[in-house]
Amino acid sequence: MSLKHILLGILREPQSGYDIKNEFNRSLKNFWNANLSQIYPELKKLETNGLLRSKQVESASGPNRRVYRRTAKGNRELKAWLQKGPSVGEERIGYLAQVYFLSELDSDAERIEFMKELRDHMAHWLDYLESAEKGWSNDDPRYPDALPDEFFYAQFTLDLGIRRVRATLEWCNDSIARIEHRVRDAARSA
Amino acid sequence: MSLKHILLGILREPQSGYDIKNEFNRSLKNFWNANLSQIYPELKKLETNGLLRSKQVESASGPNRRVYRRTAKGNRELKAWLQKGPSVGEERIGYLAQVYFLSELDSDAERIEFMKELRDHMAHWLDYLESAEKGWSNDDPRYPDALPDEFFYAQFTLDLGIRRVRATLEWCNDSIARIEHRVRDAARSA
DNA sequence: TGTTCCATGTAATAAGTTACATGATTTA
DNA sequence: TAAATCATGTAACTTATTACATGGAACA
Repeated sequence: MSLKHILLGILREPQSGYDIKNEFNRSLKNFWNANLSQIYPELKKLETNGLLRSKQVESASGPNRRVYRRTAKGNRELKAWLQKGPSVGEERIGYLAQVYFLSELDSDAERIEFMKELRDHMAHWLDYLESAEKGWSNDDPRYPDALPDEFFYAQFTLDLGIRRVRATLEWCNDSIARIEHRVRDAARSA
Repeated sequence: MSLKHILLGILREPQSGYDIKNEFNRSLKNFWNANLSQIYPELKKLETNGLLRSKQVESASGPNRRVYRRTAKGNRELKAWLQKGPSVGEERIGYLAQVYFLSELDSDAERIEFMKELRDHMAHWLDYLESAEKGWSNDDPRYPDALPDEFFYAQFTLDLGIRRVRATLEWCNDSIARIEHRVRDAARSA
C-alpha cells in the first residue's frame, strides 16, 4: 500500500501531476495524502516501468502540462491490487497517538485545549464534507444510488467519511466533558 | 508525526523493543503500526541523540533484554510534540483508497466480495475491541472515569476505536446492500 | 519434533518529507 | 502591485518495508 496504486487508480482519466494533487485535496485527503514533490517523481517512475505513458499538452492558462494515462500493464497492476483484497492493519491516525499519551502534558487545561482544538478541526471537516455532499446531490439527480460506477464507489468513501467525522466529533465532545467532570471531582475531593 | 514520538510516549515505563512491539499489537495498532526492524534501529538512534538511555538486563525466560527509558531531554521532546496540537490531515486508510477505485474491478461479484471481506475484518476487530473493553472493565472497578491519568487517556482511544469500527461495520453492511440493490435494478431493466 | 514465543539485530530497498528553484497568468 | 493559482521539477534527508540472520525456551 503506497502512492503507486493510488496514482494508477486516479488516472481513470488522463491527468497531470498538478490535477492529481487537486484531487487529493478535494477528496482523497480523507484517507491519504501526497505532496507534489512525491507525485512528480513517482509518475515518472511509473512511466519508466511501463505502467503509465505521458505527453505534453498546451495549457489554456500557464505553462505546458504533462498529461499521464494508464497503459494496459497499468490496468492489470491496478486490478491485481484490488483483487488482493482490503489492505487493513496499517491505518495511521497521528492525533490518536497523541491522545494515547495525553497524560504526559502538565495540566488538565492543556489536555482540554488539545481536545478542543481537535474538536474544532472535526467540526470544520464535517462542514466541508456535508456541504460537498449537498452540492453533489443538488448537481446530479442520480445522486447517490444511480450514479455511474466511477462515482458510485467514490461516493461510498464520502459516506463513510461523514459517518466517521461525525462519530469523532461526538467523541471529542464526550471526552472533553469527561475530563471536565474529572477536574471538578478532583477539586471537590481536595 | 513519525515513530519517534510514539516510542518516546510509550516509554513512560522502561521497556525493551520487543515489549514495545507487543504494545503496538495490543493497543496502538488501531492508529499506528511498526515492525521490529524499524523499532530497534530507531531506539538506538534516539539513545544516540540523548532522548533515551538503555541497559541490558537478564530475562526470566530467553535471551538478555535491552531496556530503554526516557531521559529528561526525551521528556521535553515528547511534551513539545503534544503542545504543537493535534496532528491532522495525514490520515492513511488504505482500504478506503481501494474502495474509491472499486469500479476498476471487472464485476459486481468481485466488488461485493471485496466489501464482504472488509465487513468480516471489521466484525472481528469490533469483537476484539469490545472484549478488551469488557475485560478491562471487569478487572478494574475504576474503569473508565476513575482510572489514573496514564490509562484514562489511553482509554479514550479505545472508546473512539469501538465507535469507529462500529460505524465502519454498519457502513460495510449498508454499502453491500446498496450494491446488491443496484445489481437487481440493472438485471430488471435489462 | 514442530510451532510459537522470546529476543535482537543488519542490509538493501522503497517511500515520503522538506527545502530549493523557476516562471507565467489571473485575481484582488 | 501583491497574492494566489497554474505548472513542473530536483536534491538532500528521513522514514518505513522486506528480506536476511541467529538461537534458546516453552508448549503441544
